[in-house]
Amino acid sequence: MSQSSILIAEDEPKIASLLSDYLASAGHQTQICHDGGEVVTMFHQIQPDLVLPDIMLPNRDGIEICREIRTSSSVPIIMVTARVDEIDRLLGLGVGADDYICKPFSPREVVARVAAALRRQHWLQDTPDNLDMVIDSNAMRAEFKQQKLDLTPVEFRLLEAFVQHPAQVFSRAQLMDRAYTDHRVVSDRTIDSHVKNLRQKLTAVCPESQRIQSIYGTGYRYDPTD
Amino acid sequence: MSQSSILIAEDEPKIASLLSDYLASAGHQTQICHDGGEVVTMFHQIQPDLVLPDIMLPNRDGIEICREIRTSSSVPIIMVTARVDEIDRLLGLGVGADDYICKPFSPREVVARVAAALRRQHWLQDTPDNLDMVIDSNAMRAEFKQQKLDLTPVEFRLLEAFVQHPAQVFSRAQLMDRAYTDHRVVSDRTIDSHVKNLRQKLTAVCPESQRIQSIYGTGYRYDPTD
DNA sequence: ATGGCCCTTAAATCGCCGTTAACACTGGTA
DNA sequence: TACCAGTGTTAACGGCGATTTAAGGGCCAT
Repeated sequence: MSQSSILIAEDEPKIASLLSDYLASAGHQTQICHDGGEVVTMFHQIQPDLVLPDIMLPNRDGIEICREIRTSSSVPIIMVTARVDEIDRLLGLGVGADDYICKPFSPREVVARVAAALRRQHWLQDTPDNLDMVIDSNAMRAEFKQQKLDLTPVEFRLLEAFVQHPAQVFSRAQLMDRAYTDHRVVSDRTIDSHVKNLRQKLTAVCPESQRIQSIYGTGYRYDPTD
Repeated sequence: MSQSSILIAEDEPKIASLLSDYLASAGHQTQICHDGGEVVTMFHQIQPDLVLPDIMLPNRDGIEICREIRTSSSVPIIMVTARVDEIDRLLGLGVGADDYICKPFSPREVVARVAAALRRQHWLQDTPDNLDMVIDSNAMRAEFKQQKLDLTPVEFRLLEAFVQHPAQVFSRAQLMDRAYTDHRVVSDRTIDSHVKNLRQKLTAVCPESQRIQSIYGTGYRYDPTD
């Protein structure tokens, strides 16, 4: 786990330094951003391991920030809110945050939740290994361990879905949705068939890799660490 | 956190629907039980996230109910009482309730206390002690002391049920409900069998851990501290 | 027409699940 | 204490649904 860098988006100086202190004493590096309008820019600059935005921020609120970050990153986000009942509202809105902390918070609570979020993230995080799979959606090209993959359109979209959601289990129906832009329904065996061909092309590049795994009775999963 | 299910044990219809309305408008699912003798049975059936019993109930009073539930579950319990001075008596008796609400109550008070109790519970389940068992439902994967567990679907859902309700005693029938999405009925020995296999995989990671415990004549329990 | 891609079929294989039955243990009773 | 009926544990195994795979036909674009 070691030292993680955490971006705190909080305009109230007291709260900000409180959070910063808690996390620093737990061994994390922290960075504070006081202005909602700058958070996303800052996020791209420092690429933190976790973002901790307050809901209420000047210029741009935490919800927008969360949504914006989610369009390009699956970094863990823990929202800070002043009121418990706001959490329910946020859950309803489908903001993509990983967790919520409610003021007033205790040091242990903050550190524990951050640690939990980082741990959850850890096993699906982009390890160096994961960088060996490059997906270029515009060009419909994929590269595995510096080798170009010659994929058919269906195969490409399947791989794309897998790589964009590492470790997530997909049912065959979900994979259909991803593989076809129209709402076509095919046999489950068809998906199996494409998965087989995709596997073949991956093992042609790296025989010992078993990235696409079958989950009995459920579907398939892409594991970047395998 | 999301939507919590709450079991209200209250015989006066007016009070019951009042409570139900408050909590429903705060985004909770509620279930009302008018008869004290049925509360415990109902509790085991619906497995609510919180119980709200009135002290005075026909057939079985709230104190007995609280004690009975506490023998098998650490679910948050908030007692409703008609008189303030009764709270002191209850505290002296060592009833295991988490909080007390006194009639006449305001909507805000009820919702706030329920939210607080749920929050405390949620936090307890996220304590660092509990973090050595990580359940990732999306990935259908579990990690125990930093080691990936290779579980079958049934085993995974069993472990998921256990971890989500630490220290709670599950009957085999309840475990069936959790392990299968359909309403299939299997032999009790089948559950034992899966529990055995699950235990085996846990002790393979940590031989001295005995997290899944048998409760003679009743069922199984997961104890995160063992 | 040819080649590539997609979808299906069907056969082979795999491995999960539920049960069984023998054995070990528990807790109450005499 | 000794017993025993009820309960939990476990290994083993058959069934069968799930997965894998090769093969082939339809379709479209070249």
